[in-house]
Amino acid sequence: MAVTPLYKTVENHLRGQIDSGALVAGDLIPSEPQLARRLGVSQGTVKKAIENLVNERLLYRHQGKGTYVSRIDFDNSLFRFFSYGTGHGEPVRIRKETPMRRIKRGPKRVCRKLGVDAGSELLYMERVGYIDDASVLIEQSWWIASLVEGLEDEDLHVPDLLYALVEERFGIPVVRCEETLTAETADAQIARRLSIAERDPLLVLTRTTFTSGNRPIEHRQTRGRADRFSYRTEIR
Amino acid sequence: MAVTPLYKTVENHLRGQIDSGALVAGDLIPSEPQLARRLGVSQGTVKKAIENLVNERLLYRHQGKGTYVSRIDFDNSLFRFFSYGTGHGEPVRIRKETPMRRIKRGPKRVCRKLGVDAGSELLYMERVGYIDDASVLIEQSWWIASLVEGLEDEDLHVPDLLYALVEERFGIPVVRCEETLTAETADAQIARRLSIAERDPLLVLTRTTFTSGNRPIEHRQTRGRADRFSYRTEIR
DNA sequence: TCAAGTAACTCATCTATATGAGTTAGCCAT
DNA sequence: ATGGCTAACTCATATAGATGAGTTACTTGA
Repeated sequence: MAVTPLYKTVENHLRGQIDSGALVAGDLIPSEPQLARRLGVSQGTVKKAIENLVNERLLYRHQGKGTYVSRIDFDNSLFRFFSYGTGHGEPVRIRKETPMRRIKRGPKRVCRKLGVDAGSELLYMERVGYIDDASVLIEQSWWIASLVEGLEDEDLHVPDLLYALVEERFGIPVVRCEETLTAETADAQIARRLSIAERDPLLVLTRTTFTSGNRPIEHRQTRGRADRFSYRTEIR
Repeated sequence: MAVTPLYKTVENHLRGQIDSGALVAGDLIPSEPQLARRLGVSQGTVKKAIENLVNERLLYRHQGKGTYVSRIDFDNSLFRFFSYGTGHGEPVRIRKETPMRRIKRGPKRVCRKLGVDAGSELLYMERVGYIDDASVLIEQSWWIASLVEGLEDEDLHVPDLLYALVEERFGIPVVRCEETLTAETADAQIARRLSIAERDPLLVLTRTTFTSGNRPIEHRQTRGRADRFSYRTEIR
């Protein structure tokens, strides 16, 4: 009759702490004996709960140090798509530049995804990805401007790993992403900027990024030359 | 000094049994107490090893019955790509027909992937996928003919779940797949068959299927209308 | 000051034991 | 024959305790 195992209760307790923001990515959680005493269960039960959360990648453990809350794992992102050249399968370094940043009214679709009123002011950012000086992808990214005030400053260098900057500078941790992948063909403008023919195939990755409390902070679309990218996986 | 934990040894023992074919998908493995006695470790250690393999999806357990070797999990396939309509995200039923089957010399690229001599005779199969009577994908599939003798018979009905048939009828279990996803544009023939314009975008899934002992059995390419498909995921 | 040593903490591994819950097969009374 | 009970098996949950290995911080001695 729906008896909840003790370790599930412990799991939910920890999950709650993380969702509520009481524990944030990178935090050290209390030790097994501490949690066991505090929650009135045996250490083995706590261990089991933590093991399950580690298997879910929500936590990771480090022998001798403790157990930490995971940062989001972008290795699982469909963006991995954009790390592999077609032919071989080895990871390729993509250098990114940011030719444009400014405050702008967001399109209706983007505002809806970000949960703000249509026509709100957003920070718009455009980035271009290069492999060996050839432009291979274009990224259009919209941020909730009030959360990243100053990110539009030309003085502020935008690094390749943007989310690390946002966390460090604005104290906004990236907790979760939703991603959708599909294909389309290049319009004249994109074709010119990627040095391909109009109507050549593109891969399109759409991502909405969330911080704690399930609040969206960014919506982006990345378009890449299909001939330079493929997504590879193994199932078993 | 690189001490291998006992449970790793147990894990490797079970993995070995599966890779070698001593244990096949669907098999019931020995019970925890049996394994513990046979390998001279405690039941807890066996449990730990099995738990790890269950977390890897290599095994699954059923309380009261026992522990079984998993069948391959096509829910993780990129082919899930071809189960979702663009707009919503709900799974869509795709009906498949098989308008063509025959023995044919394989193209060089396909023979290489299947590990047979260039120009070998293969079973070629073409399937069409429909959503609501509209053709949305075309699948071209090459099989090692000697392994599936009789599959080319017109009398033999090809079900939607082809791999189940191959396992039951020919005793060849599908153990593993390698998949690659990319995009291209439709040529005249594909465009006509999918009722789209030439140069419209397509998603292309390439798959090589393996049976036990790492032997390839099939190589296929599936092309789908990009406007009907997208791949959605969440990372955290 | 600084280096070495040690104490105290972390998680990792392994064993042992108890109870409970789900499944199956067989027995037995009707 | 059939229905229900029971025994014997499975894994699931929970506790307790011992040993070991990795990390950190503090103490101690030159």
